[in-house]
Amino acid sequence: MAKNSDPAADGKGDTPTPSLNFVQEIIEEHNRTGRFGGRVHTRFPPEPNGYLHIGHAKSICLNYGLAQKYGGKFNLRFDDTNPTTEEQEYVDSIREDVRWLGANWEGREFYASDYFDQLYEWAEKLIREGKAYVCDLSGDDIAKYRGDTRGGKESPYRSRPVEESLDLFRRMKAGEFPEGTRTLRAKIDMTSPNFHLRDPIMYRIMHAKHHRTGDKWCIYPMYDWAHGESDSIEGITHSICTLEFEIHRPLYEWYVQALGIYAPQQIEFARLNLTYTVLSKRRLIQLVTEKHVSGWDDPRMPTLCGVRRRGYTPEAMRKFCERIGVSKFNGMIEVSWLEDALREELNRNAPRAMAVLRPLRVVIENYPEGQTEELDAVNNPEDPTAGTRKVPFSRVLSIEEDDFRENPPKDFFRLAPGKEVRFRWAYFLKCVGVVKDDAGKVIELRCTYDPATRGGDAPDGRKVKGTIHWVSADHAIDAEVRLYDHFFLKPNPDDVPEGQDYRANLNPNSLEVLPGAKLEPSLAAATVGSRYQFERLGYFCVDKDSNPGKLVFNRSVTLRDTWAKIEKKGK
RNA sequence: UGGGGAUUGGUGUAACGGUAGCACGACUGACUCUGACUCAGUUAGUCUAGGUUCGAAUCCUAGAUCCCCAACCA
Repeated sequence: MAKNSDPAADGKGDTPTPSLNFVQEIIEEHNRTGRFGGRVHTRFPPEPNGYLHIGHAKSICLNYGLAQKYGGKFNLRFDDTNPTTEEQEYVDSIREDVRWLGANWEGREFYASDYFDQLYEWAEKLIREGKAYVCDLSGDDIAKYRGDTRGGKESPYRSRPVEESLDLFRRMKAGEFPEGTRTLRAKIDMTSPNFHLRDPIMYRIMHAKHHRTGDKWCIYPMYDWAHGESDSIEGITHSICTLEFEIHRPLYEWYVQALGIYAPQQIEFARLNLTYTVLSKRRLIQLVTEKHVSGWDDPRMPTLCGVRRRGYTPEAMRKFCERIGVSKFNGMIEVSWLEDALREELNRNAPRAMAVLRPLRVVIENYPEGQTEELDAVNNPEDPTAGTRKVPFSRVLSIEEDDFRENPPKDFFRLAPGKEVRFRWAYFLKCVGVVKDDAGKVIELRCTYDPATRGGDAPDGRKVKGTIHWVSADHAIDAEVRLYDHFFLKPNPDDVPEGQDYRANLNPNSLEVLPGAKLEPSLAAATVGSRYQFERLGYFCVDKDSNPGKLVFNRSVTLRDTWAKIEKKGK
């Protein structure tokens, strides 16, 4: 019956069974053999010491998606075993980001620190059984004894009597010793080729206040000692993590076996790498502290709060994560995949509007002075239910500087002296003259309009090649528009000359602020976070820096621009 | 150097000894009141060398390349 739990395969139709990724295959194998009694229970286990980024989104979507697909559960667990780096601020932001992405942990929000008491008991048990011991070696000496590829050397404290270790461990807990003076170590194998098995440290002394347990503890478990047991305690079936933890797996398995507790299955997948992007916590923190960005939520940051501010939707993020798939191959995904996912969604859902980023004045010589008319514009051609709106038209308009060329290149469909184009939803206009300033720069276009083309169609059936957007100068509202480009100059930010680092590849033009943009008046009602397609330009969203008097828009992503491509090729 | 992983078009991902497929991109064209969207078509791949087999991306042997580990971080 549960032969194939994929809904698409349930029907009798000839829809081919979509292929499974390697994690799903493992899960279905477990379901066949009954290893977990058909249960699927995943979790997302962040450390609250930084903001979540797109790489985490991949993990969240994977874990939550698996739980959903197989009718299982999904936990949120904070791995808060290091009080010196972790803060409540991060817990809050992580919670918000996971929720935003749409992953629902249904109240199963846990903390490794919830298990500190249990972990402590288990540690004593291992000491009593001769499987752990208190070690007085200094950090340097521990490293020295751990040895090199040929093997390590046993600590002189390894054979200390169980009672002595137990006593010392209790006194460590009681706070009798200064930081760094002693550790609790698992007694495994100092000759193992896997360094993680050479008597790994389980507890270290840290006289630090923990964001949740306060001053209760002055010994804290190492991640390796806490992680597997936390999964075990929560009954996690599939403990999914990134590749670098693969070599830790034997250690988790050793702990779980030594303790005789329930064993989850760890599965490792390749973390996300994106072109033109850095995705390591260390670097993200550096970008913030060195002020290369305005903060964690700078729209150029790959943090979830950053892309959210940029205008990304949870749906687009999920679509992206689904599309990139999951495997053990450590590749690099093109950022354009992310942008495509956003375009795809916003094309369907974002209302259209007209906005002029770099205005050029247009005067219609044969249009009556002082006259205004309201023209109908379609809100979203992809969504008939979105309706229409009115846009004011008058004698003086603004168009995009880029939509006029005094000496147009071949195949330029837009305005040029003597050429006629359609002003979207309005009239056909012909350019009959240009006005220049002293420097010879075109500052105004003189045009005529054809009253018979009202609405944008010519009764005589004549065609125009180009349609351009515009706003009425007197009716337009002011806005600041922020354009973003790749944050780094090279697909791989690490591609730098000897002696430099990824910062050398920071794109100095990744942010361009246009203070004098003009918007159609309907946009005056736009609220922070709302998204629009500015026709022919891209998708934009209202930034939180907006004031009632002045809107600020972020460009989330451009539209595909075939003309830009043609022009670039011509050069 | 010791150990753990990985390698299929430009990118990502299938094919589980039997026709190398799909998606995105790129390129052509059609359509178009957004040079958008949509649609049609084209393009291009099994890391290398041997072997097993009627048949190999898949199995075997050898090699190459890339990533990761050797914190009292996670």
